[in-house]
Amino acid sequence: MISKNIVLTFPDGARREYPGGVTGLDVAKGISPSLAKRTVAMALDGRLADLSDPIERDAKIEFVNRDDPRALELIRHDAAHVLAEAVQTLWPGTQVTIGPVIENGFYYDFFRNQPFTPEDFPLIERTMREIIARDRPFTKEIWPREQARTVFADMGESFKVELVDAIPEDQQIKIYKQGDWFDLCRGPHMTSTGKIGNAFRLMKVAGAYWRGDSKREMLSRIYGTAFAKQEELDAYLRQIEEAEKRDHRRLGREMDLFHFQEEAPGSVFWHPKGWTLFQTLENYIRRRQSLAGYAEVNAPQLIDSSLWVASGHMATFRDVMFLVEPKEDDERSYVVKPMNCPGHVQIFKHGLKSYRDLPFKLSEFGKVHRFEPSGSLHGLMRVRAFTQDDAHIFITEQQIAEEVLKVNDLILSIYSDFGFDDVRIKFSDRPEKRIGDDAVWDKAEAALLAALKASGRPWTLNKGEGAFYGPKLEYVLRDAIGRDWQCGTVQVDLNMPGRLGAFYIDEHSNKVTPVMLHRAMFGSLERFTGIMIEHYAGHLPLWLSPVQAVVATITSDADDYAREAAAAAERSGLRVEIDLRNEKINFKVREHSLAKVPVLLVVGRKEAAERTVSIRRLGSDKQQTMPLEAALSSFAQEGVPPDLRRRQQAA
RNA sequence: GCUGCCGUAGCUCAGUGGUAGAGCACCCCCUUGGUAAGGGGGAGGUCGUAAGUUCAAUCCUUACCGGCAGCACCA
Repeated sequence: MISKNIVLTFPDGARREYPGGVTGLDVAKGISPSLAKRTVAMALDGRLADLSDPIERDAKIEFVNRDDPRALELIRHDAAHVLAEAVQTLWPGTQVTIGPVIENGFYYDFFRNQPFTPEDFPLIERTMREIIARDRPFTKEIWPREQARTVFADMGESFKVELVDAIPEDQQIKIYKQGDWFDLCRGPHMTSTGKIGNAFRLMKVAGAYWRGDSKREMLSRIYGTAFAKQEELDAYLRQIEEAEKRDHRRLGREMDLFHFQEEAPGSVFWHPKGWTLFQTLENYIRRRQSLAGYAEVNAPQLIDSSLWVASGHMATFRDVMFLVEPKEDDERSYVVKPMNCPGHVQIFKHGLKSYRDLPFKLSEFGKVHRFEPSGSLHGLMRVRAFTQDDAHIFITEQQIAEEVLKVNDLILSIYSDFGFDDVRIKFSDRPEKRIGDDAVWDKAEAALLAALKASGRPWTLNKGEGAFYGPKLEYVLRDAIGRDWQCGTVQVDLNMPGRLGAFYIDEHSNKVTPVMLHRAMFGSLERFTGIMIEHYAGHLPLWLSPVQAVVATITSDADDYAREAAAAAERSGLRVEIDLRNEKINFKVREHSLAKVPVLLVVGRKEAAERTVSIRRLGSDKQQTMPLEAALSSFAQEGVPPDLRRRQQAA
């Protein structure tokens, strides 16, 4: 084959001509043997490729060494292959499937009768280190489709055969070898197994469905992670430990906020302090939406199932609804509400509504129950009974875009009060399971999209993820350690009001079905409380802290003064506790620090005589002595919720 | 729901085929101590539930309930 010459552009801007089909390795060697030695892969026009790939066209070329951030995914992917080889060496007959790189590492899914346990890890890791030490080169072969099918079928690798069949006709079947072991893989890989290094670790085992399909086989997945350097691996492991310390389930116990028990799986027992936090958040939302023109209501917890049949819930979401066992002498069956919308529609319907009444905004801190799958429950984040800061806005079709925009602004303003400015918006369109004509969906989606575009915010499409009654926007927050949480939502509903017989009278005296917007801002108060706990690692801002200050005595001589100080703090509007116990101040400081109390007001003989307090803030070991009244007014001011502070400043 | 692991005092955990232990927390006593654990004593558990194996089960088996991790699900 005659190849034309090609021109490669190097990172320093230099351009050189090479014969077509030259490999990256040849190019590197031509520059310097040491460059060739330390290069693990190349990037052509920014795309990673095997160093041994022939280059057939003009391109920008970069040589990637192990320490290059782009090499990290290669290290991890190579490690996944080595993991697979190790497992098949140790347990012949185990089938391999796929082993991709994920956010913090990699995994490999295996199929075998006996699942793995973490006790297997030392042996697997030792075998992996042996394979890495052999430092065999990764080599790529392109196989004809039939050969790949036959080879994998003969090896008993039925999952691989399925993968081969799933590769589109126009794509090559690539096989990567590392010594004798090989795997179907789209690559790229580094030059040899030795480049992986030793900064890797197997993390956990878990089940996972083949191809993510709960109807297919359950595979045994091994998770691992790998880094270029041992220090990076150590830092990652430390970071995991830190994340565990801010787990809201742990902090909930340590701060005495709430608990769960098995008689009520997925339902929260809120303790006084946790409920204080919850209500502080609820009251904040109550003020914000009251100012925005919402009227708060409350609808029944149990409603006859006929209403859920009419709304469409019974047909679509019966599985997750709690149905009440009927009494023998009562033929009616009731449903514990899984959503607030049908209740609000009833309130809208009560009394004739005029077009002049629109937009008609009803809000409710609605406690809903949903029978979530047992495996999905997770502390406050995923529960079976939760409180939505829910609202429904009844409007005309013409008002959709304007009202969606208002909701959008309100949501973003609220998040900003909690320091969340990095908010992502997802647009979810029609799902497969839905009610309503496609023409209606067209209209709803178009209106929502128009509002979204008018907001000027970046957004992404979540195809087919809409609610069964309409398309929606979802607001995703990123917390202090980079995790994403879906909270707020706005949903356009052109279906349910009509199904439930809601209408208003327009200016021509015609009955018209209103459009309904569903919206939530925190989403679930329970979840948002959990997010707050984890986001702040328990160090809540003063206005959210259930106990804002503790007055702690050093000796009992200061008891009377401490009582006085605590009473004064309460009069200033602070949530304060008093600790007169016969314990050393060291002990009290330790205990209240562990309970994450933000302000410790220490009083002894000196403070009692001078009418001062010795202040110790959470997270610092510094002390500051201030006159009592000055300290209290300063803390009272600091404890004002952000919306009320704005109101103060505006006044 | 699926796979795996787990369930012993309020919490964190140890332990054994012959009906249980530690630390912290709790109660009482001593101690009044100046910013992350002062000392002593006491009380507290039908070892998740139910069957089975066994002379004997907290320990072995099975089922159920609950939890954890992941997967699937999430109006």
